[in-house]
Amino acid sequence: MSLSGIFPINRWDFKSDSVFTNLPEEDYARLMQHARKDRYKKGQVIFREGNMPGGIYYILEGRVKKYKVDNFEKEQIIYIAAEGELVGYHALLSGERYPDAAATLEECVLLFIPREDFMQVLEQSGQLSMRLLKMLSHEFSVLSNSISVFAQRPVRERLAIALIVLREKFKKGTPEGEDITINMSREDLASMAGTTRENVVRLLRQFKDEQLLETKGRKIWIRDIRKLVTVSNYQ
Amino acid sequence: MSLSGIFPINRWDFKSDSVFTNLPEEDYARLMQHARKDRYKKGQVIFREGNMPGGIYYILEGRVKKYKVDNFEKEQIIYIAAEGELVGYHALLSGERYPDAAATLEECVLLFIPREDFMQVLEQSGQLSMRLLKMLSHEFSVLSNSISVFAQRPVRERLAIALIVLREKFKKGTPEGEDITINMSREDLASMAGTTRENVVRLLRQFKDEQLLETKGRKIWIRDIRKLVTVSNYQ
DNA sequence: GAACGAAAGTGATGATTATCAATTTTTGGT
DNA sequence: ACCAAAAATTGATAATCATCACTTTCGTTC
Repeated sequence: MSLSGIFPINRWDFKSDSVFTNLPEEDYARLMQHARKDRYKKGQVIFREGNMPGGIYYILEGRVKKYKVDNFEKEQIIYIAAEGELVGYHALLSGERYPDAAATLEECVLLFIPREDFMQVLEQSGQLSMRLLKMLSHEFSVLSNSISVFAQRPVRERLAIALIVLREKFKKGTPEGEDITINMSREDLASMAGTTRENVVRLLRQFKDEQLLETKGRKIWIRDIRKLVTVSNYQ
Repeated sequence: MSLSGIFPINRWDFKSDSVFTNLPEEDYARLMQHARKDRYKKGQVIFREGNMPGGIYYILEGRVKKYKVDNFEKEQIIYIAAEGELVGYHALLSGERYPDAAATLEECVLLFIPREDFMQVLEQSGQLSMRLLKMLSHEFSVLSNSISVFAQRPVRERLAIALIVLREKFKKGTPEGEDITINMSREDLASMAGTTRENVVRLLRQFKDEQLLETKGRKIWIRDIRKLVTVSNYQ
């Protein structure tokens, strides 16, 4: 079952259709000059809020959460980035410290590009800066949506939206035709929907009773995406 | 009483220290070539979500709200822009429709710069695109903050934050030394704090009883910004 | 495959917040 | 200054949500 036509997934996805593809040969070469490929373990922190950025990360494999931790230790997931997306470039561009933290949701392979190389290419390449402008302004619309939903909609709807978005995020790696498995802790689900672990559990039970999904352990399979979209009350 | 040291206001302000100041003469001239200065009445809509952008707006006078209306007609204010700030450029940059709407909070004077002129300068001027990148990535951090607060913090704290931010926004136009008057409908305050009008009223009463502020009609004067920061529980 | 720690799930309860139905006050236009 | 309409305010009530205390299940590791 496809989402197209029933849910505007692009409003929830940064979808940086790879900032680096088809860059001028020279720019690309310079970016990759000192790039370093690293393997990250599940749950490993990539960077923390408040640190100075040393470069940017490009996701080659796996999924990454971007999140903020408030002064009550509560974690809020801002965005889930997947294969092909850039992470950690906002701080470089704004010249500020990291505004949020990033950690892997599973084993990941990341490409690290040092600050100097990235900034140098940026200053020379009109292409790259135009793409980043496009990407950032799209991201703005995604975050605006989130604000509106978090501020105005009840938890049940927010969790429904989170599940719809996650289903897309977990598509990659699932063989065509097979069911998409959402594999994420209840804790992370809660901090994505902006609620508590217990509430997520209770709502998932409701959704199960309404035959919208099935669960086994932490794993979730969406069974009726259309009804879930209805529950989300979004658009 | 200054905020510096007690509240990180820059995390709530786009503060585009005028994107246009000190641009190369030629770029500036081209931007202004067909620019049009218009007066807007209080409450007038500048653009609506979903429309195609025709250009960008630069605020010469007054304050503007950027907001989203969900499919239950509920309005959520994403940001309050003041004198010297740009409005409506995200859609131009992303090549999409307006992701949100904008309306004046009071009588305003706006400078409209047509799409073509803006895009042309953007493609030629490394300066302008670098400044926009910086601005957009800072905006990202502001919106991330909002998400975290809306998703995790109770209404009382959210309203406290809104009031602190508004006090800064309404600084301009207040003679030095005089008290800053926040002048905004309860309805707008509610959609800024992500709650209902009635709740705003009740919380304002609490704040009055706690001698944090005074009100008269719709007008609000913060009397104890330090305590209000404490109430906000932010940082 | 037993055993332990971590994560998921449940239930009771109280706090927070929205909704509805009023009344009172303010504001803008004459 | 007066009037009507709009906005602000209040109170009662119900819905939503967080918290706490606990049990059960899962998933490693030996």
